Amino acid sequence: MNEHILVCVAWPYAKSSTHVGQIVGAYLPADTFARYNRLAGNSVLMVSGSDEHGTPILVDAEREGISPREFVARYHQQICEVWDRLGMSWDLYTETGTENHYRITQDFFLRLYERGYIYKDTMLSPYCPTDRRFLPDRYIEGTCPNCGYTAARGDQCDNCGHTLDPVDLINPRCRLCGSRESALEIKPTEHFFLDLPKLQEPLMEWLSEGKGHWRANTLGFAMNWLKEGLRPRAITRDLDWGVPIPIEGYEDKRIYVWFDAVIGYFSATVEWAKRHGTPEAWKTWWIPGETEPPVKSYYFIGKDNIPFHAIIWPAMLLGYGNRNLPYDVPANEFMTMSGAKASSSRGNVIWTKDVLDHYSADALRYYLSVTAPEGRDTDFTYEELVRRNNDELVATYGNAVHRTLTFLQSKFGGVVPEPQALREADREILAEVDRGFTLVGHLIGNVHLKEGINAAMAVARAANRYLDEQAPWKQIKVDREAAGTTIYVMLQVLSGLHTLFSPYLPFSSQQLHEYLGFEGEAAQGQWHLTPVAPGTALPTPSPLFPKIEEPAVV
RNA sequence: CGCGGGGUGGAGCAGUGGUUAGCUCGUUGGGCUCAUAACCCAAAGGCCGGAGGUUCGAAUCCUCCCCCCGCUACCA
Repeated sequence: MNEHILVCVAWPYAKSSTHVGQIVGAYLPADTFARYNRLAGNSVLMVSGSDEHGTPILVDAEREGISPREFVARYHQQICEVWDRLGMSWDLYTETGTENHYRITQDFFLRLYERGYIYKDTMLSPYCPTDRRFLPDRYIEGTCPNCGYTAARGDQCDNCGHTLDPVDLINPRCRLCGSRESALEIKPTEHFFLDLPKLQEPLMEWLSEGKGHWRANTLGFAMNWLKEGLRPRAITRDLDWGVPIPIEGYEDKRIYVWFDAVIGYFSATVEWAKRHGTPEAWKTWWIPGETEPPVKSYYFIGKDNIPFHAIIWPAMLLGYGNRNLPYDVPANEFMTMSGAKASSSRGNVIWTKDVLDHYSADALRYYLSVTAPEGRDTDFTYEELVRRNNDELVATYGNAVHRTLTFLQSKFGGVVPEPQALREADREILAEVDRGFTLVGHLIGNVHLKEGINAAMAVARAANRYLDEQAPWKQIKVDREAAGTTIYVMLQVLSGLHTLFSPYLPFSSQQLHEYLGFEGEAAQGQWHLTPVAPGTALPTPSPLFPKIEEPAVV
């Protein structure tokens, strides 16, 4: 099969480093999916980048007394460091601050404007004369008319959960400078709106056909929005940080950060094409009919992002015309942190880099893969991470590898034995590995990643069972050749396992690749067992996964 | 309030009308001793959030209720 698979991953906001909730929700599943598809012989392009615009970044940068550009550069770098350590196999990880992205966003805006999907309107918006800035709802603070909480935000009260409008607040004030009610003004301001009602019909048509492979949460949510009826959405803001509006007379306004961020999927593809010296290559990925079968584009996101990827971005693409729409939007639920929602303001965020300071990338990748919130919320705890690592990764897969390789070293001098005619049990375990490739491939291909890694682990379990039944440590006392055949077969099984696990655990797969005497990159193989040749001298191995003795306090 | 998702043995999860509700871990007993006290076998352990209903048959479909998460369009 040679399919074109476009892997789009949510753009992290460049206001902090990434936390494990983001990793498990979007980045790790995307990377696993991309790695598998490359091995399966598909053409894969995986892109994302840092989302660098918007009011919160501007405000935080000002608070620190640095330019927003300096501010986002710092976090962009931190995010990129995590990608390296985690083993993200991006084809391109860029940022929304590039000239390329500005140009393409403006083109997108203009085309939608010219085609009548963007229109101008005047709205009333709160304005703080001290900061000389229009204020987003959540930058206004006051007393909640419902429960009396004194630090309710303009959009919602954190205490009672009521949805609010800034005009509802008692004693409203600017959160930035603390200006009081008397100082705040409500001023008219002109903005551009995406005319979503105009796109309601084509969206409904698109979502109504061939979406059987979508997850219940994503499709249900999107259909619900449509059934309620779409409303126009303002896509510009009174700001001086972001992509300028490509129309004269709006120099003091910018394009709304989320309008430009989703366009990043497209602009990143264009940037990738340019960088590869094939500036027209983006067309393959975005223009319908360029490939056969058609390109499948997947959007890996958390459930909070469903409206943007299942409604707004498709609407923008429909309005633009002649662009591929999402094939699937595999949205994950949330991973809570020791039972509590991940929230930087509440201080219970677990930063990815902190975990990676204490545990290997594959230990984290394994744990997140087997506990991913694919169908419901799940919970992250260090105790579980340690337990999964020790009781499953080390004890099952790692041990199958280590007991085989050390036996080979001690009894066969590290040289792969020449096998005798294969016995029934040998053929059966090798057939089990073959079935594993079919099954795991099928599961990953359908974005059932948690089931996929469990299926791979089942093969490792079968390998341990096979080894126990053959008991080469007994065989060798009576029939050295029989023991040699068992070890030969186990080495073939391990070769299969290192490929089966490679989408999930790239680092240890590479390590095992080398232990099995292979050269080059493990991930450049194919999605099948690569035989280990008899007579090959294998290097002395170390345990593939270290056992974690103490639950580290991070 | 409305809407979407979810509530399954001690823990984490799978299972959307049909044989004795599965899987991993943990627990208990046994085996093995190549292996990071790892591996293999067996057993115990669940009235599938609650109540009612449809059906020959319900974890699965319907109604009501309770609880958790998310969304509710100006957080991104």
